[in-house]
Amino acid sequence: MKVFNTLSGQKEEFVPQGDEVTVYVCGINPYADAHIGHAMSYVFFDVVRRYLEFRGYKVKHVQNVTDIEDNIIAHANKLGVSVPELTQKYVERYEEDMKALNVLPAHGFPRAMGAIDKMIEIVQGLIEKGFAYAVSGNVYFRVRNVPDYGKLSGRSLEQMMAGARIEPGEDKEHPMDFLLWKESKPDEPSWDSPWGKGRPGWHIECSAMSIRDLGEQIDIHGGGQDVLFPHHENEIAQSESFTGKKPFVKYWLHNGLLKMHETDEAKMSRSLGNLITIREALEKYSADAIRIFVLSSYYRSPLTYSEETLEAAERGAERLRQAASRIREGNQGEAQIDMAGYRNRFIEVMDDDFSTAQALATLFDLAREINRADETGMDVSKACDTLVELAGVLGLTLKEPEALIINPDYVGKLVAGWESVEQNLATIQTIPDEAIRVEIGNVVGLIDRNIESIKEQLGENVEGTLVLANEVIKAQVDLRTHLRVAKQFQLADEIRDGLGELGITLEDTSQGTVWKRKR
RNA sequence: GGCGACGUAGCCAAGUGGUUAAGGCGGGGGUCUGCAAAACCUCUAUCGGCGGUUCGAAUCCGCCCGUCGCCUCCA
Repeated sequence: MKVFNTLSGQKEEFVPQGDEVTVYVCGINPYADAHIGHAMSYVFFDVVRRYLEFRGYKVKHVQNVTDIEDNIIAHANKLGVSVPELTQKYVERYEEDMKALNVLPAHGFPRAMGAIDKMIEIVQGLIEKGFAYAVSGNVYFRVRNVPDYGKLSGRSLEQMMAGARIEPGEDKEHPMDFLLWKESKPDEPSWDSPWGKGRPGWHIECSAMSIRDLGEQIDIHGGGQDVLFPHHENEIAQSESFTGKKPFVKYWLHNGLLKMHETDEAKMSRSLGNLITIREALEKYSADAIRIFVLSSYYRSPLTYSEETLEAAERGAERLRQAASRIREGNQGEAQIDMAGYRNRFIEVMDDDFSTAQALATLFDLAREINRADETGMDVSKACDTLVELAGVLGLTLKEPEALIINPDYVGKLVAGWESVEQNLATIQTIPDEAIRVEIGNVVGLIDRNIESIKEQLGENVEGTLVLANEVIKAQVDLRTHLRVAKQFQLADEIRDGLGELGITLEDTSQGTVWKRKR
């Protein structure tokens, strides 16, 4: 397989250095909820990992948590909580978000605060080798001693100096020298070091944890394009200078950045920070939809968030789910679908620098063929298995969204919807077939009793309300079936419309009526 | 100012020298259905503009127009 390596600027054959592929992905600074941009990066690297494993590699995936830096301290102070309190909260919320997005947890989530010793060791080593110098309580990296500084971001020191945005630090030897260790202010978290009380600089934590947990030379280091410079550039400089080994990282992978499209949501988010958190997105869209949104374009290209595009992704997710949940036994023999062909095509495109867009296209083509075969009554179970398996490599579950979300508003609609239908039920007295009339009467009675129970325990017994609501929906579907048999289409349609108000769609299939919750 | 991307149908987006220019969403027509929904069939682009290279370019080169990212904490 081939991967695009930022370091060389081209696609290269992927050859890991050892038996185990070592992967380090730049993680979060936990002082706020993760947003869709984070989702984009972590979903992509999750696919990288899943695909490597699918291809038979053993993978060791480490993702750091930078739990000490300026922003975190600032936020903690503002909120009046301690730094660990703040970071712990957002680490936990991040874990929940990733679980909801079906992102596999890394094998390790080392925290910067837990790697101070290693950082001090590296800084000290760099000083000894002449790559760093201390000025009062600060330690700087000496950029000029690294001839190939700038190789990752494709710029030279001269070019960078030509930029107008560099301000020479007071005590730096060179304007591009960067901080390895920072003298702390009195009220900040600090650690004892050979240079006095201080805390880590901005890039050293990743070098320390990568070297400590994965070794001096690793296979893949990932992150967003926004951390390419200076963060990753500096990581290379300090790591290679410290270990004396090149390359620090064999393949650098950088995903494009997410842009916020404001026109759709202009009313909603007028503030400048037009961020949408993962939580907010998950309220509106399924994890599969969000993943499809991310994976439907090349990972190195920028992506624009818009409601319209997410809606489209959701419809696409539904299409795949529909195919994956086909009735699996047919009576016309097994479907003749070239599964190996689809699998090979999937591998071929994914092998080409994770072309997830084409991988998805493969799944959609397979889905169509499954539907087609299913309609002719053939057994499509094996093809469904293949679809689910390959979708799984992209981290898609193809499971129906949770049945119901119960809140007072929802229950209110359910009750109101039923009451409005019930008002018109008098017409059933005109149904000639007595058996049907009796049947309908029974179902109506059942619904009435459940509705009463729901009203009684509303707000007290959430679980129980959920069960009853499901019963009511099922019974209404049942009632509608009877009404259709009795040709009472107007009433039947009223029930369907009422359920539609609740976000429930009915499908009349040859196997009976099924209902689905649409997001 | 420096470095680097991108511009393909109504929208999202693959493709990077020769294929009928993937796929998704949307839209039109049709099949199925009491009507729907779902599904299936079918239609829906000549690739920002202008030149050039080539037997042949969306794909290579040049210029122009337009959009964007990084250079500062940021996935």
